Amino acid sequence: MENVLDLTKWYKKNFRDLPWRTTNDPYKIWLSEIILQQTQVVQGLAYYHRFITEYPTVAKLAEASEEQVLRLWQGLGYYSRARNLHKTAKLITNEYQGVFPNEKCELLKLPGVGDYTASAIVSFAFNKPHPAIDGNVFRVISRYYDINLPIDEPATRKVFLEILQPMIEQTSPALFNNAIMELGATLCKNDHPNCSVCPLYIDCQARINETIALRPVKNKKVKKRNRYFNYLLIRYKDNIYIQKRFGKGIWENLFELPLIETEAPADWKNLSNSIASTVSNTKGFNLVKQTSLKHVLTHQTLFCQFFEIYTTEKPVFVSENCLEIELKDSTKYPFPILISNFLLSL
DNA sequence: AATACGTGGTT
DNA sequence: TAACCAAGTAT
Repeated sequence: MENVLDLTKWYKKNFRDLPWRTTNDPYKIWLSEIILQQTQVVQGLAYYHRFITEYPTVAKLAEASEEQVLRLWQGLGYYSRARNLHKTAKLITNEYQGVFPNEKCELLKLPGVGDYTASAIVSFAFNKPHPAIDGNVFRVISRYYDINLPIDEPATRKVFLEILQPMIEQTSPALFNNAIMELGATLCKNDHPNCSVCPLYIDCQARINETIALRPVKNKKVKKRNRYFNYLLIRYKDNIYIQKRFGKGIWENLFELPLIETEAPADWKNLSNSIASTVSNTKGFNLVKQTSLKHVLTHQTLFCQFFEIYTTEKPVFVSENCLEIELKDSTKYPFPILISNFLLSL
């Protein structure tokens, strides 16, 4: 690229003052990069502040329980990031003497750290020349050179790396990675790019060819499936009952209400058998309210019903994994945002 | 290689 | 409004 200097000059004048940009602390940079995976700055910023306040060092994060980490992560989504964050904090504290590796190949061994994040950390914390290729960079480069390769094919990354490597070696690696990502995030946006003030305007091939809106190219389309979740909110005195999700799939290790999943929409009557096999004493159950909510995830649409049940007899659960808590204590546990919002609405 | 994994915002 | 997008990683 002939315009690397224009790009970095533009960045120095126009960068957003973000907290992880004014530090060389690998812990803070790693934390910010995990939070920002598939997440915009506006959404992640508050979480970053909360995590740094609660866990100022990697050792403090390692001391926490996974449940506490998930609770602080609640609402941010992609919860494997929080589970891996905690795993890596323990790993760094216990196996790496509390010191983050300063080589990309070592960082790649950490849970939750992939090619992008490893490159981001070594460049921002140690100023090493590894291009951090995220969605922004794919977009900027695919437009600047008018590349029609699908960016969601893993093989394409290599082509972009070969373009970016000589560029990052012309300048300061941290500055370069910050600049090109910032350009993608603030000017070279997917919709309504602000080309008129872009430092790369003159030589941008997609602008010249009028293919801006066609770049970058993506091939894959996500397929969604429908699921039907029937949640039991059983209220006994001031208490409710929750359980932890386990195994693979959505919301692993988060809490939820006792769940009956069905193949199709269900109502109170045709759930009675399933409820009876969940709780052994349902005689005094009094259905007071029923709430329906649709919750859309990337790969599935959840049609959720909440059955609010009052009982004067302590419910006896068939399986042992139900936890009895006071409703007012529900804020202490990590829930999917759907459940959290529902409980807060009571 | 293909698919799953959250949530909030926009068109 | 269904589809797409946003600082990706793991399997």
